[in-house]
Amino acid sequence: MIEKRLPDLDIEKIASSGQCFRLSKISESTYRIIAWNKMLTIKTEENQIVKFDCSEDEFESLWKDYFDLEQDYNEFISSVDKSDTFLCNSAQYGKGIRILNQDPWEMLITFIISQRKNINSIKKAVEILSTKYGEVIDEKNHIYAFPTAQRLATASIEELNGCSLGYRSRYVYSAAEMVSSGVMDLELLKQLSDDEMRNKLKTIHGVGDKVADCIMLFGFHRFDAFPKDVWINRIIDYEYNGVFPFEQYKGFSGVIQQYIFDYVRNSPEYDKKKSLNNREIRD
DNA sequence: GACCAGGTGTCCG
DNA sequence: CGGACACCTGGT
Repeated sequence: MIEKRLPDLDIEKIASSGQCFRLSKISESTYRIIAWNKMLTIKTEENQIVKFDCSEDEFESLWKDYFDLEQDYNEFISSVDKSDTFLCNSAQYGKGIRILNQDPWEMLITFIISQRKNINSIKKAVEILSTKYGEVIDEKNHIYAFPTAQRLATASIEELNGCSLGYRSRYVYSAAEMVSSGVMDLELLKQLSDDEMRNKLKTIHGVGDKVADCIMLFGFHRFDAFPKDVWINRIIDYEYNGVFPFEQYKGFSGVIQQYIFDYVRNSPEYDKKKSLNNREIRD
């Protein structure tokens, strides 16, 4: 058991920030994450004490990096333009969110699945895929790793249709095919610039701008990727008159995106309907 | 039963 | 290029 005082790690916020679909609450202030073929139970106690149920070795070699604990996120928060009230509120509210270092392959499939689905449906589909095709991690608790590309590529479209993927099953199948055959070498993508990486990812069926940016930000830790979903677009319209000052946040605009997303979706103090109504009026 | 949900591919001007 | 439309499926 590893115990640390981490004021800038808020597991609950990360769970609701939509970057990760295998992080779930299992009891009061206790979460379980399945990632990189491992399962970890995390309990947050008083005074920002976080307990990780793993060995020192595993913490140092895996989870420290997974939770991006070496990165100072306060620096990002304090870099926000003081005259931008909306963004200041978002960043303050987002304290504790970090960009996880997740498996690029898992992000590829997960965000292909995410299109036109809500978070619960995405989680459900990911669990079905893992249970059906993933390696056993913990037999007793029925915990399965995310399936490999090789394994998914051996599933038929018909089989995948039974995983509540809907029309996305053919996208998932062909992505698995591309990765397992080596046509798409995710390891090699790491050498590319952001634009090159985005273009390459978009050659995969079912990957457009938004999904590509999610894969880049959450799978490749490219902090300048700024996924624009419907929520973010409404905010850019409503709060910024259609122009967001990306240049001002070069090097960490993806982190800013997460703050905004979480604030707009989950903060009780921000009235979601404001931006929705505005959109209806304009249309 | 209609409508929508964290988009994308395709077709058409 | 930019706009319209279909697409699986599960939830109000």
